[in-house]
Amino acid sequence: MIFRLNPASGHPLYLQLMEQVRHAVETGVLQDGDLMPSIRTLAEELVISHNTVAKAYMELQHEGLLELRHGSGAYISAPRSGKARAAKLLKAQTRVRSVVEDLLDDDFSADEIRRLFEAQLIHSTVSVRKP
Amino acid sequence: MIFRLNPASGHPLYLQLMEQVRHAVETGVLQDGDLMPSIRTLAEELVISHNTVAKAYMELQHEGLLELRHGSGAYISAPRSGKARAAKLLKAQTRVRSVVEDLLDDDFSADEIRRLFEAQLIHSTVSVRKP
DNA sequence: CATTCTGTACCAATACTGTGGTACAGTTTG
DNA sequence: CAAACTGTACCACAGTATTGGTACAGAATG
Repeated sequence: MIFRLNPASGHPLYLQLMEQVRHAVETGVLQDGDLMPSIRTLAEELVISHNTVAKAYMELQHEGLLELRHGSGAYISAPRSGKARAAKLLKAQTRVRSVVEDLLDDDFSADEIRRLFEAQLIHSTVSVRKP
Repeated sequence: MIFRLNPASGHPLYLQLMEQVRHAVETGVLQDGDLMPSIRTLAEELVISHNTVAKAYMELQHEGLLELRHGSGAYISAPRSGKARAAKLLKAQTRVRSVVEDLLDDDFSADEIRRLFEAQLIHSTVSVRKP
């Protein structure tokens, strides 16, 4: 697993790490039972404090996505998604890739694209969608 | 203009406000010369400190997006986009809306959708795209 | 059993964010 | 001119994020 953190993004590092682990699990890159790199090892790779990694791991444990075994390691804890879900995900990823690349080709910046999506998400989720 | 801030998002409020002003300008909702609400008025509407709004305004001024006139007000300062750009933008917004709503209908959460896009953006912009 | 790995738990220091308050200075309005 | 608006500039305070350090405790390995 390779994680890419951006210290200049203004986003807390431990949250960035959590997001990427979540996404890796959602996309099946990390699966139930997988052993995560140790806190110190990952901290060294990402050039951040071990405390920052520890915080991310603990938060993920609270979410039920990670199981921390003292002395042993950090293990992914997530039910494997069904075939239907996996198919939906694949379609979603393909579609997202297509849109993002087209927008980049149309000279929209990454930040502009983020804002377009963020604005749409805020607009589409102001109230409950599936009552 | 209506701005929606989310104090629980972990994103600094002044940055959220900046993003929304930027987006409003990019989409033409705010145009060159438009007068923004006064610092104190907007602070009251958003129920945040006037210092937070002032910080956002000053940062936007540094970016050249806003012109602060002492005693007068805060004025949008942005070249109006051409017709071609406006057309691109409209198509982009339509497409983004379509994808987001479909994903929401497919039971992806707003956060999952954010991660899908963020992962794609990170992946598509690791190096220069238009050399 | 001893070493070495693992997670866990502190602490002090620094920086950023946001608040609430006060005050000053420029512009507009009546 | 005077009042009421504007941006600007401080301050002290609390909360959070992150770092670097040290240390302890459980598990795996030889």
